[in-house]
Amino acid sequence: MKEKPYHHGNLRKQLIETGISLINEEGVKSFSLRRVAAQCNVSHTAPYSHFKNVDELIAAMGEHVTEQFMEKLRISIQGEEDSSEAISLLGQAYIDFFIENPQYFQFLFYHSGITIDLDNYNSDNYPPFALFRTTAYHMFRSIGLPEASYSHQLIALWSMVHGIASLLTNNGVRYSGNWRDFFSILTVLDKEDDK
Amino acid sequence: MKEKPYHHGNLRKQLIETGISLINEEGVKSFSLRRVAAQCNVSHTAPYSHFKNVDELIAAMGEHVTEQFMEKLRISIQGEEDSSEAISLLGQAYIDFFIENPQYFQFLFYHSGITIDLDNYNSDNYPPFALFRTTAYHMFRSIGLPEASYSHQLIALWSMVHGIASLLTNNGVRYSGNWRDFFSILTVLDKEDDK
DNA sequence: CCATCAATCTTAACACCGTAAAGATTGTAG
DNA sequence: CTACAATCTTTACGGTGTTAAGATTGATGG
Repeated sequence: MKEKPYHHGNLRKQLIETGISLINEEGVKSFSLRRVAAQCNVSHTAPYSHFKNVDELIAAMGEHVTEQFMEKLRISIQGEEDSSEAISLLGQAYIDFFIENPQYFQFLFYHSGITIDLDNYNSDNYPPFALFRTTAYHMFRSIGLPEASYSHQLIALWSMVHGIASLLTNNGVRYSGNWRDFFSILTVLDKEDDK
Repeated sequence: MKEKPYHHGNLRKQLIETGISLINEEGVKSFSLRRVAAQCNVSHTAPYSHFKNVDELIAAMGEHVTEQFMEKLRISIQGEEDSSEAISLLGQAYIDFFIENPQYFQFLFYHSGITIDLDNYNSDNYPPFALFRTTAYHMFRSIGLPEASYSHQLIALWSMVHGIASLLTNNGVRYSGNWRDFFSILTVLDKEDDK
């Protein structure tokens, strides 16, 4: 399939992928550089030709998972015209991603070193949040929300979605209902015609 | 102060306390059984007389921190008559606790093994959530909210508070405003007279 | 009062971990 | 074909959790 540039396979890519599948199957705690190397049939120091240390491998794995995350988020709102519906779909997709892969939440938000400056909304350092903001602001504009309250509404929305995902995947919270229902509890999404 | 039952001090208690302070000062990642033992001036296997393994020590530490957490939460609403004000104060205290001790969020919700069944609200297995629910339900009743929507409102509220705490302490989110402001974005807390 | 016992702590050993240094292998460029 | 650089292996070191065995000591009962 892919080119095998040197005497062994494309190790860098294989390390990232088996590292991710190891976390999926065995959990974050039982991840180790040496186990990943062993599963790739290389010596335990071979990874050091591709990554400075284990944190760099984890960072690369994090980027890979974030890309999958972004893919899911993008697809969820693809072609959706109603901007209010879009933000609900996006929130549901956000939560669903971590329900499908319970290990990812802890992995992503524990090891990634993400820093988001909420005082400076033009900094798009974390892609999922950037997409979330774009989609939310589009809706805020469409319903004529005063621009001064954009940031508050955005943070409230994202915190709730993020909090639900956190509780679901890290603290054994179980709930049989539809998470989407909760978004309507926010004033911005509490449409008049639904009342 | 406390009894010193055997040839050395009250090691069990000292292990828990120095373990917690180690996490506070050096971070969750650099915590280890051997370092805690060393800081207590005992051999690295002495803790095994008090804990079956390192996870049991961590669990004991978690319980201790949860008690501190509950203490802060209780004090925050002590003597507050206005139930709507109480839930805001409680949310603020929840967030403030993790702002004051940034390492605690990851420590508490990563290692504690908390399980909360949101389909069965009478299970008070996690004290902070039990207090949150009691306070919230008291407010819901006072404003005449239909009982059917209690659970939705509660989860929305707690998820948002928990999500803010998560973003603040694990993902380098910074915000100079007052977190309390966000609670009013929920329909239940969006009082008519403020509009 | 002292022998016994159980709780507590220490020493030694093991497997696993991340990492560094040195050398072997091999694709590629001059 | 020779030199070089990228890649991988071997070896070694200190740190980690855990177990097993033995030492120390507070408490108990004859």
